[in-house]
Amino acid sequence: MADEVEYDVFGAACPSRPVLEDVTGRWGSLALGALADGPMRFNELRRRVEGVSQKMLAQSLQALERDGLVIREVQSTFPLKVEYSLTPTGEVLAAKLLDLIGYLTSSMPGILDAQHHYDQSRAEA
Amino acid sequence: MADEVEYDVFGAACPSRPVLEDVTGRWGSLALGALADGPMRFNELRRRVEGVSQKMLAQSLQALERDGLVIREVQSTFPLKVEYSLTPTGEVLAAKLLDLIGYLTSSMPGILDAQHHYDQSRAEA
DNA sequence: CGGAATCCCTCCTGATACTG
DNA sequence: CAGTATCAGGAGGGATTCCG
Repeated sequence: MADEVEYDVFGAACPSRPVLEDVTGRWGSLALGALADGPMRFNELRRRVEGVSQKMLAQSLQALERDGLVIREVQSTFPLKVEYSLTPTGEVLAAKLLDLIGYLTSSMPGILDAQHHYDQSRAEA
Repeated sequence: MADEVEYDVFGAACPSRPVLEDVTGRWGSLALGALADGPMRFNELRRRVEGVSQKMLAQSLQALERDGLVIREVQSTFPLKVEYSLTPTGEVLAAKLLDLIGYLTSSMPGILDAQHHYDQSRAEA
């Protein structure tokens, strides 16, 4: 009960910053969101998160695993089988992320309209 | 009522992807979160979001403005005064973002611990 | 004050190929 | 299948300078 609001993401050197980037980053956010549907294998994730390369997916998953948000379980059979799943903390973050994403996609019509107007008025200049 | 779940962020070419990056990106997310406290001027934001350069802040704000999430109001006095504020959609997204960030910072103790263990076991290899 | 423009460099990113 | 290694490119991002 000593540590109240100890971590401020607005602070330059706050350790929460890199974690936030792992969670909200380009591929990290999508990987986290995809895993909310349940455990998944590597190539399964790769197919779900369209456009991601093996390299970036592996890299993002490692970051999330290091942050204690994702669990990686290896079965040393042949062919190799690796399953990724969410930790309790990871599940909560994924849910909040999907909530945000859901609202964003539902707002897309208005957003596309705004973009159109913005580009329009800039084209005149 | 025709368009149900039309925008899927997991799709490679979905127009929601770049918007998600604007919102959750390194500086965009912090700018959005900062503006949830109320309208702010440029250098005010610059101080709040520690570590951001003028260039990146201006760039992030422009992206958010283009997406219709942030409003930019100029007063052509001297010295120049520019105020940034959130649109209704921007406010909702900012709230969801702060919710996520709040949970993340509150989870930092456990996360730092996980990172420590991860690094530890990798050092042995 | 609030940017835009320029320079410059890092590191992110994506093919390709190879390993367990 | 699930990665790692390597390499080349292109964007991301900082410092500085200049304009309204």
